[in-house]
Amino acid sequence: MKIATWNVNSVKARLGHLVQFLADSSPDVVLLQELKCRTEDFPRLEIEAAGYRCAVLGQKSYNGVAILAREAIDCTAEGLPGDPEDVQSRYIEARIAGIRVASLYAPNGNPLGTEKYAYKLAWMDRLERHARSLLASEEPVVLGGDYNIIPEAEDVYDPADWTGDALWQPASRAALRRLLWSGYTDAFRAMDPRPHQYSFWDYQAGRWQRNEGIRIDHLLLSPVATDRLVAAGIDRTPRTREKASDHTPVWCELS
DNA sequence: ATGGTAGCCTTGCTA
Repeated sequence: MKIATWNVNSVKARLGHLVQFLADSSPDVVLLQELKCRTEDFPRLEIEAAGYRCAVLGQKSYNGVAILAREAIDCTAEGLPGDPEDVQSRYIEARIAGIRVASLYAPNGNPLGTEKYAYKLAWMDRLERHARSLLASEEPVVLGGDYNIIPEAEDVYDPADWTGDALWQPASRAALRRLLWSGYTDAFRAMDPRPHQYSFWDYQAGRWQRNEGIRIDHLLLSPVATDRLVAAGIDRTPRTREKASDHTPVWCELS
């Protein structure tokens, strides 16, 4: 089973690229982030015509997450558990062919010293609590999405450029490490030891042309899922196209 | 150099 995650930065602006990616890559499951549209405005018909079912948690203008799959989707959560007051659409979870899969869009958190950064850390705390509860199940678990956290220095072109950024703060990175310590595995890093493999390049300052990116889109696998991990990679092709998303898909294959 | 680009549908906000 091939599972891909992709922050599309507006599903309507990227619909052509998305349909092309489905045809070229034939993923079994696709985790989408930053839909930037309401649930009822999601281009469901076009996705279904491409052979995929959809579970969607949209939001006007910002955020929004979805899960696409060739097989039946049994939705197990809409919204990240742990705070009924949180109205931001950043988490959707489902059972597909016996695997628990989530598409998540963690808060960016900039600028530092604001409630946005506090929200980022609080959201990651909630994610850790929920991720730990999922480990109690015997099902394989795949938590994929835009974590908005750079794990290590080897995952950024120049750490000095990111000193004051929420994506590179020690507390942000510690939150991601806690997920790993709880038992989850970074699928890409487990299969590819090469440094400087990026999933995001800023639109500004020619970052793509200079290959100055960061790796912030991750597929975290529970131990049972990691036992089935046979391949993982980053597909840079969608980022080469005209009017591309600033992120490109990351994928893994489970036996 | 506090620059630069993209998508929202607000002419600023978020990233």
